[in-house]
Amino acid sequence: MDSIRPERKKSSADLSARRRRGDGRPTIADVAARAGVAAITVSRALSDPSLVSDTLRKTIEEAVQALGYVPNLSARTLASTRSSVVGVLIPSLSQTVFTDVLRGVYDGVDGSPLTVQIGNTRYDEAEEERLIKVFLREKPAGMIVSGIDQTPEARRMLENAGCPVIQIMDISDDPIDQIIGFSHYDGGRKVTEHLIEEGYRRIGFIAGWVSRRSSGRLDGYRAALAAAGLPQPSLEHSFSPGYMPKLADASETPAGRPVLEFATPRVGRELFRAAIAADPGLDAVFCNNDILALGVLFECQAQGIRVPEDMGIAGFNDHDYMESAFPSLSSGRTHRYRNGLDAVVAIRRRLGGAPVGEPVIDMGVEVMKRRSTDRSGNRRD
Amino acid sequence: MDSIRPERKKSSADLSARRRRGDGRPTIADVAARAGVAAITVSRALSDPSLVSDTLRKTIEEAVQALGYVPNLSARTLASTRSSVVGVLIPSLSQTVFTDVLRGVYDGVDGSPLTVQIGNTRYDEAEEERLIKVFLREKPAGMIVSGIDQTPEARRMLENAGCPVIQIMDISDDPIDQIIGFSHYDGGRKVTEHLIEEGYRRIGFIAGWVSRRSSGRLDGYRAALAAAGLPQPSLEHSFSPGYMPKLADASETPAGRPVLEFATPRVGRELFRAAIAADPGLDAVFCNNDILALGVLFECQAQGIRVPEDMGIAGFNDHDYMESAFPSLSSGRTHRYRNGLDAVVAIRRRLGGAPVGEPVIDMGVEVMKRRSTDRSGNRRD
DNA sequence: CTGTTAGCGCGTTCAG
DNA sequence: CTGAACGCGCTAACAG
Repeated sequence: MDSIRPERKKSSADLSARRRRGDGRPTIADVAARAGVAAITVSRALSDPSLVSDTLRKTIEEAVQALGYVPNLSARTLASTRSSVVGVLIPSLSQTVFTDVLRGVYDGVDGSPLTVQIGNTRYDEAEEERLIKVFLREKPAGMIVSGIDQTPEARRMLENAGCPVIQIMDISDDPIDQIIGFSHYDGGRKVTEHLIEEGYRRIGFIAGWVSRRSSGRLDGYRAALAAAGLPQPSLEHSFSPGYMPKLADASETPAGRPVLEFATPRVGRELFRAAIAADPGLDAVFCNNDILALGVLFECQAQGIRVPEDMGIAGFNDHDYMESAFPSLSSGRTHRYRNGLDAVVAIRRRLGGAPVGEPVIDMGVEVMKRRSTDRSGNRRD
Repeated sequence: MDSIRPERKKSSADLSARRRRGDGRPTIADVAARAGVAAITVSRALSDPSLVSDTLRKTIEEAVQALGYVPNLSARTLASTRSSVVGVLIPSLSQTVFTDVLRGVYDGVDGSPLTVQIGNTRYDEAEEERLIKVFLREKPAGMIVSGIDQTPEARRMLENAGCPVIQIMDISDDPIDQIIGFSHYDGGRKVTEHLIEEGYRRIGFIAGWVSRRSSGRLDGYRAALAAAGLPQPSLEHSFSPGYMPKLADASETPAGRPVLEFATPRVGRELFRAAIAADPGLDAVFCNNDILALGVLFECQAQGIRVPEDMGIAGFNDHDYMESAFPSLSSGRTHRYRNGLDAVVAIRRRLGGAPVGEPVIDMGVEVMKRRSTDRSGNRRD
């Protein structure tokens, strides 16, 4: 017997009456009808063209073209076990350090079907754990997480995520899955060694807030001083967790969630004042990040302290303003954009079927030696 | 009689045999079964609790709690006509101007079911149009777009999007739907007027690249000069579109897509050198953005030009480093974080059923008068 | 206020 | 290499 259901495809009257929900967009069924094949064949032609004969593929491609068909991601995700989302967890949106990473991530997914989803952990491991849970529900195509300080539970979830998990912006012997980043310890050590080589002896350390991540830098600084026989704990200056810096515009604080901004030039100026008050013999400072270094430079200018003669200044990350300052500011250069880009590239490779590759990739930190630390008088930029 | 179906809850053997696909996560059906109601009732209790009686709601909430049920977003989006995505289109991820906006956006969706999706238009209106098309396919809950220079086609699509569309970071009499932002023209005019009031007469304009957006600032600058009888077209300095500034790290360029960075201190220094070479009588510069102003300050320091006596410097946006510079730098303060936050708040209000409200909200630009333009000697910070 | 029914658009399973 | 049938989890539409 003929189908009990009335024929649907031919009559345009039917066509208009036929849809009850959904918008007018063409579906895979429309493409299939036009190409004279089954929907599944269209699906295959789209996801893995090698599964379909050349002739059919051609016809299907033409039908897709003609109809302007675009797959519905929700339907695809619902029906399959994987989505096309790459989840990216970063601790802050206000630091350009991480927005540089994001630029790399976005450039990395460009031209692929992948979609980026960002989670802001606000330097809170519990919030990170919560976000991981939320992201993993969507069965992401891949995850990118910042640093190595995940909670044990977060780590466990990521290990069982069933997708590539790339840790970035730090380094470890024991990655969850794969880690691409650099050693904060090495960075802090190298910058401090540079200061020592230039002849500085009472080298202070300034940080707005020593997170676990930056504590690697602090440890590297301590190690370099210790190796040179110059340990000096009293030279370490950072705000206690209780300190609440003012915002440029207090109204910019969302209700109930203060924006803690520990990395501003103002904080740099204040910490530097505290540092020289505590030790007038201070002759250099290693700043935990560039923006603090900029503040220190301004404070030196305000107080008539000569840089680099009376005071050496070095930062960390090497943002573009460092080389343009007067005098130009030394810094430990990190490869943030590249880090984000490479993380996505690794994910794409693995989604493409490639094996995991090197589980640990250290991109290194390069000391940019500029005028602000040129006590030996070798440079002139 | 007892149910024909065997009891499901007690036997774990049944449990494992029962599912064919999908992961182990509880579904709305599980919640419904446990609460002894129909699935749709659970759906309603979750989406609009007022549709369900207090007693049932209680039971359902308990079942949700007990099972750890979390709705599947893909299924929800597929079945309904709206997703929970707020699409945000910004022209750049490398300028903190827009990452400040993003911070506000993310804080704004906090605690709501909304999800943020970011599109980077790279200052390309065609790319913006393409992204709008892509975003609208997902039937977003709302759209946030930067500026007012959408293509006619993009505008048409947004008008028919069927969701709140908020334009930000600019102002217009004729918003697509609703606009929350500020006038670049007013900002440019006000800052220039301030320079004139301070006694500067040969006021240059410096911009890395005059986009349509910043041309408002340029126009405001021109208007202020014209009103004071000081028009001076030769003082306008900006790079031509053909200019390609160097990157701090050339390797940071993704293949095939050069990163054009027109807003760096280095560019500011170069443009300022060109400006004083072209007109040695220059006594002040209005910089199209803060980071250029910082570069100008450094160049002045390098050349021994006194600020503010010999040269006034003003920027635009008022990033936090402006007040901490030495001398502190004047700027037109814009409310970027707030702008992102308010845009989301407007969307949430409307999703909650509120009417459109003011279609045009001007957040204003405030001139921060600091030492770098204090020729009259009134200030001392 | 609550339930029934019927899909949303796609991919998996299993059969050719 | 191709197809038919079914179901992913949820909600719109329409009853009661």
